[in-house]
Amino acid sequence: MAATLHDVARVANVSIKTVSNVINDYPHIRPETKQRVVDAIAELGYRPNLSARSLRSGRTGVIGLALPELSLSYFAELADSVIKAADARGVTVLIEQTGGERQREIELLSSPRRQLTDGLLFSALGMGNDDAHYLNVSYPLVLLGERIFGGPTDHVTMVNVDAARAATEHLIRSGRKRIAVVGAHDGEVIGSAGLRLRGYREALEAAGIPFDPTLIAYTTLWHRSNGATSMRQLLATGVKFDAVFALNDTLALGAMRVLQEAGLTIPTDVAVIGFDDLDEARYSLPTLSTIDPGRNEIATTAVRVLLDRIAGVEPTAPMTEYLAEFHLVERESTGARRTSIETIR
Amino acid sequence: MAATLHDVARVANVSIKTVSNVINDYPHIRPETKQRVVDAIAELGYRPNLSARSLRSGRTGVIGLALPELSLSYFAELADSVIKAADARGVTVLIEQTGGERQREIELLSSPRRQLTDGLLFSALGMGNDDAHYLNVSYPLVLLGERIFGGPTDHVTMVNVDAARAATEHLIRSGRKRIAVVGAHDGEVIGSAGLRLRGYREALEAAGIPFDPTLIAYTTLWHRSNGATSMRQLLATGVKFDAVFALNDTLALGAMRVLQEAGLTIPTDVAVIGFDDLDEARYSLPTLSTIDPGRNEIATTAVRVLLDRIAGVEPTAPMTEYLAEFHLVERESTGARRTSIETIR
DNA sequence: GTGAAAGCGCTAACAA
DNA sequence: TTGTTAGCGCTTTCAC
Repeated sequence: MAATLHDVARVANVSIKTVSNVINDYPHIRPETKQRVVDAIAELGYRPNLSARSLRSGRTGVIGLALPELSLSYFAELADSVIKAADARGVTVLIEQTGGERQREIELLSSPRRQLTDGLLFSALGMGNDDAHYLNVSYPLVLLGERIFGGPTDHVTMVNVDAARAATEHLIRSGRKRIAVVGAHDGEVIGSAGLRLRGYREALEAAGIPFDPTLIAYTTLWHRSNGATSMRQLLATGVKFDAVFALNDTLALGAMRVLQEAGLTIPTDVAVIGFDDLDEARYSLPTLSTIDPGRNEIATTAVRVLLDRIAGVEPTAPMTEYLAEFHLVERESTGARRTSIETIR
Repeated sequence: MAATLHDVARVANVSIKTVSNVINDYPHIRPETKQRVVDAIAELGYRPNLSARSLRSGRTGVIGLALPELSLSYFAELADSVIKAADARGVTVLIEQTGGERQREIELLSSPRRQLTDGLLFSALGMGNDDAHYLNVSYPLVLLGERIFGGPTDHVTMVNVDAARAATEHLIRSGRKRIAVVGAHDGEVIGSAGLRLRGYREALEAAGIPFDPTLIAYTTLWHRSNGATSMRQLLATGVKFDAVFALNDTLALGAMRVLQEAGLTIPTDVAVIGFDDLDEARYSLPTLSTIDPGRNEIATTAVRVLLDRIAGVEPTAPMTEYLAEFHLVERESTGARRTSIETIR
């Protein structure tokens, strides 16, 4: 049987309150008393019972991270960053997969599992702006992603439009005029696809290049296969283009594969840029130019904001939207000089 | 304030014991009583308090999954499979990252976080066979991976040697005789690298091909960059080879990139096979032949075995080693006819 | 078939 | 500075 507070108190010859004080770093304890308690804890190998603590305090020390799927690299890398940020603050992360399905996302918000966590980092994909009211929950919630804006919670996200504009401008600067888009979502305004497409159009407009709808390939999912299929469709239509803006890296990798299959050279015939700066983008052939959306900054900010809400620091602070800084990463697929992988790292 | 058992009991006009019985599906309850309780639960929106339940029952309904890093695709895909398998059985998964470091792995085994979980799926990477005694823990533990064999716990793993032999034989069958290896660990006997290298040697021997140590490239980690660097080193030595067995897919993708940079054609000049059957392997250029190690089977088996141990089904059952079946996946990198991605899926 | 009551290990209000 | 004590909400033993 594991040792309890009472056992420690008995061995140290103090009351359990004193032991509790020591454990919780209550400041006003006589050093010698504290030492006796510390010794007793060590002697008995005492570990606080977390269930009891949770029951009593209403806190679990765990935060939830809801995301579509870990097998999507972007979310695996996001989860990695979040876990590291949480670890650094002594907090545990419970990951939940929604499959990006609206219904499961909504259910998850009021799942019994919420009791296991003090708060939730919520990366929505299936829900849209009309579902924002579902975010009115009774626990601290920080929204991630680009599906809902102006909702009732804190929100940590990226500057999608600006970043997409920067990606497109980069292509234009290198002399490209016929820029295809892979991964657009038909009719979407808000959401990664809608916002990034808007950035693309803004860049075209600023450069005086007319928007050509035949250059836009639509998909639902953003898997490699969708990038490949879209590119195959674009090629089949016979439309001419000299560059591709893939709305994420995974799409870009699939699209590059088809371009090369078709005998086209990247970037000579077609330049390609992605979005996300996945680890893979550094090792593809050619290496993939992309937008680093500030994933690490997003993770640390989200964890910090959530923990502050949980701790009740400034409970009246208004709900805030935090925007991470992005960076354009120029690699071979848009004509950066070939560099050895060691140098790129 | 959330409703409690007492509230439900009051509304249903029964004792809390009866409510508890209903919730826990205790069989001998008069139907009308049960109905009253069910109605009261619905009316109040009652949710059992998980902390209280854990405190009382000693069970959390959560299992831990310890793995090196989610940003390594193999582990992200493993985590995905484990979460799905656990979800199907109504259990939550808590992921912990060890970075593959021996010390962190050992600490994790007795971390206070173990209290949050009823048992642990433990994918060791840093620990070795000499550390097996650390696995003698007081909670249900199922070992994954290839670092420790014959330890004191259940173990779910793959048939590394046989699978690696099959991969190598596949290369030999296609007429290759000078087969380089990427990702070997110097001096390792047990562990993915050691076992897979053994399978390689067995295949060579069976085919009467002498083992040539200059064909073996050693690395510590199995990231893409290591695959690239190793391949660069191999090319620099001037040693001749007509095939590469990369000990995992990530290494293979890095190695392929360098081969192509060097102007070599895959599979004409050099055939490449990997190990893991990552999603990426289907979309690389060329698509990557590999070994499907049965990841899904590993996940479902591991979850089942762990939950059985937690439930105390046959507590005296001997600790068992479970081996998942593997499959050779032939793709373009070893000369399978080029297939469109749609067909491959 | 149902009820009463003890107590899991802890925190925190209050007392001393 | 330290001690006493009342629960947190639940499961479970033992009566009835």
